[in-house]
Amino acid sequence: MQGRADRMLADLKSAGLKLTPQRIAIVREIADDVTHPTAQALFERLRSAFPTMSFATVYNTLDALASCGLTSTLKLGGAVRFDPNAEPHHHAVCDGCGTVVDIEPSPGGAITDLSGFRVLREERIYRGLCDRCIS
Amino acid sequence: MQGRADRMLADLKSAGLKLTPQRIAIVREIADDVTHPTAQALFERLRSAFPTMSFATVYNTLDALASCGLTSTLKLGGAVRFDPNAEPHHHAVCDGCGTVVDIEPSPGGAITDLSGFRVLREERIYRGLCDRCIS
DNA sequence: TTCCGTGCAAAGGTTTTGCACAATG
DNA sequence: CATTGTGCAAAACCTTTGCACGGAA
Repeated sequence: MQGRADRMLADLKSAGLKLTPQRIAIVREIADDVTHPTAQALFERLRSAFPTMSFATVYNTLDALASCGLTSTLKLGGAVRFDPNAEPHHHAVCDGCGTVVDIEPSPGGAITDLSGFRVLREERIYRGLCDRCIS
Repeated sequence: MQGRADRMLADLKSAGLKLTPQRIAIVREIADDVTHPTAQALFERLRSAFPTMSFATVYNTLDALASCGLTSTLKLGGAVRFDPNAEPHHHAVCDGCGTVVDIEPSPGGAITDLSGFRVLREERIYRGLCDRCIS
């Protein structure tokens, strides 16, 4: 899909953010990437095209995209990952290779096996505000 | 409850692990602690009683307890936390103050409000093995 | 004595920050 | 032109590891 990257770029622009070559490259890189690359991985991928790019730019772009609601930020295992899917959904992490795949929210409830992935543990994190911080 | 710490110590002993003063102190400290302290916080709390204690000991003890199934290890936001509850359960994290509280697994399904905690997002992480790593 | 745990320190990896320069709108 | 983003570097943060010393079984 070419449309996804273009739509994200249009959204970026309409949010008042500048379209720099680096951001365009990052958006194109992640728009259709389902592997949730880490900042590290993205940096290495982009270094060939932009030898001058720095880590700071990757993190800045990550924050910029997330603040527009275009992507979400995933913290798994002490590494920040891009998630081009801003819709609420869940993730499956492989204990063996660390691969992260998307899981569509199922209304049914417990998921025990999905497309070859064998679920061993389920971990839910509810994020919100505690009673003291609501005020 | 005094019994919890004692039971954990007995379990530790029967698992073939030594009961050192540091471990006893750590177990007593976390046995009834529902705040899921980080390694950092634990270290600071114990430093007054054990001025010579090091981070390595905190992490070693964490691993030792977890390998006996007495506690579980929680990685949230890039920090390792003790969780004295080894039973499967979930967690709620406050966006405001970072407090982590336990959530009992409810068979009903979606939780939107619980004892004053206002849930804004739910994040599920399924851990297991992908199809390529099963073999 | 033999093993296990501790303490210290250093390394490792990842994320964050400050500032000058450059590019965009 | 004014604002925003980039690049570089350093720092900060947390976790992990190696090794020698000390204590327990």
